[in-house]
Amino acid sequence: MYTQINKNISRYVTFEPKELEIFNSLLEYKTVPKKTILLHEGEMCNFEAFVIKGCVRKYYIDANGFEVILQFAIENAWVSDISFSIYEEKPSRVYIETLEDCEFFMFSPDTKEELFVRAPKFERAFRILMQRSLAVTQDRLFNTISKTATEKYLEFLDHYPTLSQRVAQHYIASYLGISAEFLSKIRTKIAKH
Amino acid sequence: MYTQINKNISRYVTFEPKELEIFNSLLEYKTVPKKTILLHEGEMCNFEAFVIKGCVRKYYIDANGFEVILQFAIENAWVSDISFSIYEEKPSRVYIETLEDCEFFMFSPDTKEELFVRAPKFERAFRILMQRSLAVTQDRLFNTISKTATEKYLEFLDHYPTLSQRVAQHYIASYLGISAEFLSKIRTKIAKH
DNA sequence: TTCATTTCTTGTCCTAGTTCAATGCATGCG
DNA sequence: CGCATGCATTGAACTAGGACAAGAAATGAA
Repeated sequence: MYTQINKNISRYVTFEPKELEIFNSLLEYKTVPKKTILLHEGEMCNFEAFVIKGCVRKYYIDANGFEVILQFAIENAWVSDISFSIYEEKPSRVYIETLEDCEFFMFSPDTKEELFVRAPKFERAFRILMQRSLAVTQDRLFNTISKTATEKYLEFLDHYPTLSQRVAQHYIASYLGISAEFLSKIRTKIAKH
Repeated sequence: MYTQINKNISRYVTFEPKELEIFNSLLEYKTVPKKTILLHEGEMCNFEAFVIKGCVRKYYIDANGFEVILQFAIENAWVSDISFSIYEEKPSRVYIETLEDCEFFMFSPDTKEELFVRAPKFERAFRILMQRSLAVTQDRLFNTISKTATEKYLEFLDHYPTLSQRVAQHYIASYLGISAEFLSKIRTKIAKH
């Protein structure tokens, strides 16, 4: 049960079995049905979730009521609005919603602190995870600014080959920052290459 | 001399004087003239720099040869391509260039490791700094996708009031993801409100 | 001071992507 | 099973912003 998450957290830092035991003992296993909103705008985000199974989206709602998807998280990904809310005590501006029935391992900020006290090496592992998220987000920003819609879509397919089967098209459009109609037109154009 | 950086690093974590001493003893002070490229695409980024004075930009060059500015760093900001290169051992895809004569405190990856060994609490401080960068980048991504060019520019002025005096307009355009000409048109429209 | 280089502005034309329908297609649910 | 709601597709009209070009203004080096 813990193999997946232990492999994930050990990717850049090597842990002793004892440390992983502490880690695992602090995780809370949770199943959540699809279309459940785990975090609403204005709430404090009091969890960090590791996706064991399923798919979630994290999104903003803009001034005109349009959703902008920041992240899809599938198996072996982490999702949270850690960036703002946990350390700043500011309410979140994002929503986090399950798109499929999900299984998670969850952390509260307090148990995370406990983990860092009892096994300080995890501080390092989470710092590196954070760096990787930053790298991914920077790359996405670059793509969003510098590529055409078609290029962005092709790159998306390349980067997340399974996701296009799993989530509705208009979610992908929202992730790419284009309208659902235009994505549909791109797809028909690609299809008749 | 160390007041600025010590204040910055102590923002979310409280340090003992002794810890700050270790920190300061590991920093390398450097002055760099304007228009110096600190990091070229394809190089390994072997530094993290804290800006004491001056202004730098960090940018990609896209497939058509256009520059896309990811970050301006001014006084009290950190700049590096830490996200990819240091832990992944991958060459960088970005350039980092001074726009003004600059003073920095610099770290190499090795001295950073030494710092973490000698004063592990810094691991935490850098994790939180990383989280904040991620938050800023996510916000920027959201703005880039969901706002008009005029909104983005006004928000930029609001967010970085001094920067528009300090850097060339076409750099701001590149940061906002719009053409320099269009930014100029936006400015004249705003001027005659 | 002068010349050169870079930066900013303005105008015209153009295109990638949007908006707003309308229609057909899935699907989930009672 | 039938119905309703959401989803994808397509088309037509529109627009935000880009590309190009040419001139004006600012900066800087000698």
